[in-house]
Amino acid sequence: MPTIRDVAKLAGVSTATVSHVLNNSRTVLPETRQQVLHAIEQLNYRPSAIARSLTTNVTRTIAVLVADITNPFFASIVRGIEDRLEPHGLNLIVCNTDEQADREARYLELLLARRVDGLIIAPTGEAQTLFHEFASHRIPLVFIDRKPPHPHGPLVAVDNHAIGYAATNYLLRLGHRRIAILARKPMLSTVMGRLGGYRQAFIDHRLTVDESLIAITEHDLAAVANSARQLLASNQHPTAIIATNQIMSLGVLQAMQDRHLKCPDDISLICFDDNPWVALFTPPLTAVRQPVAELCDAAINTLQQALTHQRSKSVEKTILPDVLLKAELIQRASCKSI
Amino acid sequence: MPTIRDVAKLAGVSTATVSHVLNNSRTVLPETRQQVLHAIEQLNYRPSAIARSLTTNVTRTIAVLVADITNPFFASIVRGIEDRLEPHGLNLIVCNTDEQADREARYLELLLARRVDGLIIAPTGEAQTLFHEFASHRIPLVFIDRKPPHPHGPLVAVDNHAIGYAATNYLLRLGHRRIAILARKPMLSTVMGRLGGYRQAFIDHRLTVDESLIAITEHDLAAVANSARQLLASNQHPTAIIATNQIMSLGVLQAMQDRHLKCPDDISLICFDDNPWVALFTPPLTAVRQPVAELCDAAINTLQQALTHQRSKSVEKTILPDVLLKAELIQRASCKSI
DNA sequence: CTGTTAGCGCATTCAG
DNA sequence: CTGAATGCGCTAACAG
Repeated sequence: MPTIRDVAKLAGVSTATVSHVLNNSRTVLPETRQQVLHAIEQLNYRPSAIARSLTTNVTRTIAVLVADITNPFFASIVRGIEDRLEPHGLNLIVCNTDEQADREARYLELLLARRVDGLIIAPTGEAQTLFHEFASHRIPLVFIDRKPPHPHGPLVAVDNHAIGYAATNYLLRLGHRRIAILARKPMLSTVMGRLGGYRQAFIDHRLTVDESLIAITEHDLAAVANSARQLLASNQHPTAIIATNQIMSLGVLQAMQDRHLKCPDDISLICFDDNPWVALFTPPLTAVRQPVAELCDAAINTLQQALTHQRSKSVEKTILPDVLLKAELIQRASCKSI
Repeated sequence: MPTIRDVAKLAGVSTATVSHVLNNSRTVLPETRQQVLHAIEQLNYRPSAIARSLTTNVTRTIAVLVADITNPFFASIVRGIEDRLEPHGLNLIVCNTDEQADREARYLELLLARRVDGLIIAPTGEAQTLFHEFASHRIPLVFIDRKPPHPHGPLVAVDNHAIGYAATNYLLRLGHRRIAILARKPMLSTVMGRLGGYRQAFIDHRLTVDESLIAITEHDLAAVANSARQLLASNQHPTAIIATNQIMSLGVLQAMQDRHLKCPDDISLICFDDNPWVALFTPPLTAVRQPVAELCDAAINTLQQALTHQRSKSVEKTILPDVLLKAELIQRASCKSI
């Protein structure tokens, strides 16, 4: 590949001049500019982003780490972020942590070596000492959806407590009392919020929650389905279920299919998250919709703030505020009153 | 961030030695190695991938371009590729082309500047002169799922003709005659294959295809639903539909929901592609499953071949063979015989 | 077994 | 308005 020197030689100017027409960084005589441009075209020259990064200390790439890009919720987030980065000519490195802290750590290490400009991450939730490393090198970290034990950056997420409350309250008002809820690791910030809302709703209705209806399961379809089958098998089985993420939703649906239980006659169901298939079910499923576009906007926005702030070299670390958005309960036909 | 020189100084050795313990590239006295390692740890040193790339001319990053990461089929592909790259410490740049040739072009330009080591791409299908640029710089290009007009690299995909034939034939054998098929741009290699198989099946049954049942629509849910509604509204409406991708499937389902048509009593349906939701529908939907894991294996495999071949500096360009895998028709309950 | 040095491709002083 | 020279952090000869 041709280098800036080849261009300079062909155009009969110095490399400095080429660099400056490339970056519009100082005034160049229109005539010489043309010569440079012509040489560039002729050689099919493309500046090396690598070399540029080495000198400028800026890579123009940001990374996004998610648990599973196969989950439509995260896929939408990745897509949303990507959409907002492309116009700026920024590149996106996508990392799938698969909910494994060690894989997350390996990626963080890799991204540190790559000198990415910033990070948007839905963390596994395990403590991660490497986050500190980013912070100390002043590489902006924005947490999305979830928050680790010791966050070194702002969180952009939905008010999980509120939506957990809303979903439970909705079911409670429909007359349900035995409401099961399926979730993963209770330490996860999302789960804590949703479960907290669930509990609060019972409290506000002056009811006690039946702990046996809070099912904590592995993040694995078969395991969830199993768990759901057990729930449904008990003679005092729940009349409603809240599935707190896609895997949970699929697992419940699977279990219901196996047991030939129908929605909403046999059981009422609320799914996290909304996606195109959910609305086309018979019956259309009541679901929680998270405002993905807004989440992405907020994430990019706070990331950009952090970046500009960092560049201003002010030594004081300004703590950027968390952003909490509202999720929405889309009422369709999978819940009935009893 | 500390540099290799800081490490060398602290360890009391030359940068060369540090580099060599880092890369195991020559024998180092265990003692000095320990000193170096210790210095590295103490400084929290991380080699700059940027600087390394500049000298070695290798970035250890590959890019994947897809139309829409929100489509579970592409999401699985991205995930599959990512999974297979991570163990090698390779980074993945993900690009969403959104089926737009210009966006594709902008990305190709960006990736060229980034000096990525290789590319796996599901092209928009428009002619793209930039592909040639990759080829001429000997940057391996592997096409996945689809093929552009002038491919500059091997294709890894499913035998679309065969699966189009299989789906149509299945319906034909069930007694259907008015079989509609929904697809995007007929120039797309996937569509050409699937449509070709569809036609061939009719021919083999000594039937003529009703061209009005081949619906070409935009890649947009509303447009597809519209198209499907029209199909369903005609008094001679089809008894079966083949939806050739996720959007088409959603559109048909949407239209059927709007018209209160039931599957399979009112109409039989075959969906591309399979995904967890499809099997949980009532009734479970018959669908075409593409072997995503195998596609990813093949893509990575041929990419790696190209990479090693390229490094062997042999001037002759070996043309790597296309890989054609078999898709599978998963018979569930959305088709009935008439 | 280890050190010195040149250079990868660019941006950026500092002179002119 | 332009050019020469320096250095970003690292690897790779080449010496020793």
